[in-house]
Amino acid sequence: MRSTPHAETFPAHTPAAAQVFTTVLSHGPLTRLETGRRAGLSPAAVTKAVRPLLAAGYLVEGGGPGEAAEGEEARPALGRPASLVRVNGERALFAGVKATGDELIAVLTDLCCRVRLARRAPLRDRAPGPALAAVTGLVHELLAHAAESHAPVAGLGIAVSGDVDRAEGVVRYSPFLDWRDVPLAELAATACGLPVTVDNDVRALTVAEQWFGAGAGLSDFALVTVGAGIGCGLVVHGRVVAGAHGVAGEIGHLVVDPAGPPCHCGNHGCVEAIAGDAAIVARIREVTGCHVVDSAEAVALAHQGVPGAREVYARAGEAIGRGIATVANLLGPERVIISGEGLAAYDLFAEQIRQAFTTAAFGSAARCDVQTRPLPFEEWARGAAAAAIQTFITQHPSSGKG
Amino acid sequence: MRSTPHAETFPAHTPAAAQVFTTVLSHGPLTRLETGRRAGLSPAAVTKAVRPLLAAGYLVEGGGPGEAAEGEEARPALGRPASLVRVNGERALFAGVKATGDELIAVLTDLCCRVRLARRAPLRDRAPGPALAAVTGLVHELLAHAAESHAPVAGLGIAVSGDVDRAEGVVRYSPFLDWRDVPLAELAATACGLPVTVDNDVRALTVAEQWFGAGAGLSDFALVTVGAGIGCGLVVHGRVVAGAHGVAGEIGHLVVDPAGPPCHCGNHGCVEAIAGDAAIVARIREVTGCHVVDSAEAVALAHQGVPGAREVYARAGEAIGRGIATVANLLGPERVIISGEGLAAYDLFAEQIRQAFTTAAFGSAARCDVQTRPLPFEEWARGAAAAAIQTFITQHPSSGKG
DNA sequence: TTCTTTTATTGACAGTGGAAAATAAGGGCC
DNA sequence: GGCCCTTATTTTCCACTGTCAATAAAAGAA
Repeated sequence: MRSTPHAETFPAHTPAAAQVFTTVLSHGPLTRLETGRRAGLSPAAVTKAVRPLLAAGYLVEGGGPGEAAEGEEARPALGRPASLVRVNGERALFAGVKATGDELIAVLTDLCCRVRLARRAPLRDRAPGPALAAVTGLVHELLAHAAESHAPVAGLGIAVSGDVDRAEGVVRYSPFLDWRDVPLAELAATACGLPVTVDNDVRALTVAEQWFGAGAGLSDFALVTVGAGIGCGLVVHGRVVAGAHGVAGEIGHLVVDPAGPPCHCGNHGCVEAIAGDAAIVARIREVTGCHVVDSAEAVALAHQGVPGAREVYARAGEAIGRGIATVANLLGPERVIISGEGLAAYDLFAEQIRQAFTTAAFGSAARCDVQTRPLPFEEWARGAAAAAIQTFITQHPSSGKG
Repeated sequence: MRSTPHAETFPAHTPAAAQVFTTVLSHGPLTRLETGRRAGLSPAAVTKAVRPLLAAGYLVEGGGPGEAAEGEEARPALGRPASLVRVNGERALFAGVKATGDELIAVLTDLCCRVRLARRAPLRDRAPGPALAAVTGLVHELLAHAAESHAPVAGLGIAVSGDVDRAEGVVRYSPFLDWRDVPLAELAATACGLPVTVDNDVRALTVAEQWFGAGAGLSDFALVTVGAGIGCGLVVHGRVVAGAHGVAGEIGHLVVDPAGPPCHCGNHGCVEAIAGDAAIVARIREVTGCHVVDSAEAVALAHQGVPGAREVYARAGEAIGRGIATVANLLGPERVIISGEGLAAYDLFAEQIRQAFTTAAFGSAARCDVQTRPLPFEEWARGAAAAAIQTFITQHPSSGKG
């Protein structure tokens, strides 16, 4: 994070106000009373926190769509009717960009992190300068679109894989981009004229899940991404784990089978060396003799029932399941969310993941709830936007709570 | 934890006071200024927090032994000399008991968790009733000794392996004791007339390390215990990880080698099935043909250079190192502390642990500082006392910070 | 002695969030 | 319609925390 030009300010003067806002943000329309209960505050405190937020337009009264539709909580019909408070998504927009080694994906979201617009662009030159120019170009496209609405764009998030120091806004080391110590937040803030948050891609996705997804309200959960790499974001004690040295959640290089295939990290039988896209494709090529070039083809082959292909996926599923069980054994999260591009093949893994998990989870660690959810292509960029939203909300009051 | 008879009260009325006290407790004699810096408070706040603690005798002024001995911080010789504040260990005593399946170990410590007295007693009947009686007996021995000093005994901690709900003071399930849902804190409080804290043994040891040991001041570290079992306590974001289902840090059942020996947990090649005491002894018996019955003999054999024995330890070291690397990869702790009875054999596996760790740690996770420290036999009981001290200090103000 | 420098303390003060009481807003009931 | 009951929200104090800026204290140096 960096300070910035023409910043939109967020009137959460007190910790309680930020607390209230994030509670309403994560848990949809709520009554003030309920908000207080969830945030551990008195109703009076909620009223006081809500007022300036209403005045500034960040919150609005009256339930959103689907308010009375769900008859879930049969309205008490007795006593003064509650008035619902919800976040006004229209109030501000955010841009999120995910940079991979060869592509940029950008989204424009509202304050509720709903995607308004998504764009992709190839990244032809990954050196910091040209990459920054490409990001800036893409962001300007988003800004042009945003200008049509009345909502200001209040922040830009950039997600990059590797070792990222979010607090300083510096990319310490990103293997795919081949960057070292790039002060990306500062550069991008200058180039785009927006407050910029830079974070590791998996952590950003975890933030999105924690605030807007299946992790909402949980103080301990893990997010596992399956795709080109196998990643893992962890939330412990309500905060995303960053690791003392900037690295955490490296589930991809857990060794699952010392007798397994070699991995680029130098070991054998890492989860990624068995269940990463490249590993699966290579292995399927080897087993079936078919010349598959990407995972789509590999999945197709398995679905067609080509001999041996399913087994490759089964083995991958087992590796993933074991990795998840390891996380569960160590941290005892309430829930594990499996996501990622690799989920296209989920029907090929699911059974093995679940089984390997159940077998390897020790004792009540097995009670952990394992969920899957699809990962649209723009999800990584949405994670970046979520990080920007988080910065926007928590920046001004010196607090740092997630 | 349970409320209690004739409780000694601790005058930490405000969060800041508890913060100040624990800072001084963990970091030895400190000036008020320095205390404020570390605790993130203004000097004024420190002065105000310190006063009632001094008045009540929990803190005293003037450095302890070794005050000026260390010339570390060359005294400025200019300006008003700082006056050091430290915890008065004599002010209160605590009892700690560790219960294994066949033995009780008890210690009496002072407020700084220094062991005053240690006692062991066999546990002949592990049913809750008789075990409680045995604990009570042992505690009364400690109390008798404590009566000779003027310090009151302000709490009792009991450490038990398995699933323990510290907040409720209930042992949910302890395999070694074969207990289920025993409200131990309440029972022991009644029987001993002391406030009782019950916690999982590894977590208690972790607390001791966090406040009084090599983890002092670190917000992220792991403690690995090597012995009959292989355990792991985790501190993330400055708090001990408890897990949503009461289980966390189960490093002992990480599968290190699917082709390895069977484990009682049902899997093959768990760390514990390779590096636990029983596994090592069994394997050494198998390899050498010698009839060894305990780890002392096994260690002796390896030291004598009996063929094959060293290799068993080497393999154990590798398994442990891999387990530690897994923790480092997932959480990125600042430090890992290896401890345990198994350290008697440390020279036999040190090299392999270090090597396996370095090999399996991914990227900068390898920068994690791996330390070893001996574990005196009464250390587990001391952990229980540390838990009691923690309860004592943090109970009254409704906070729950570790 | 007086000055300088650093540490500790004091007292005024600005916010925070809580408790309790007051108020608002329905639906039923008579 | 008026009154009562219930629950939600708001108001009105108010206690309390920790900060700020000023001041005292405790040396050594000049």
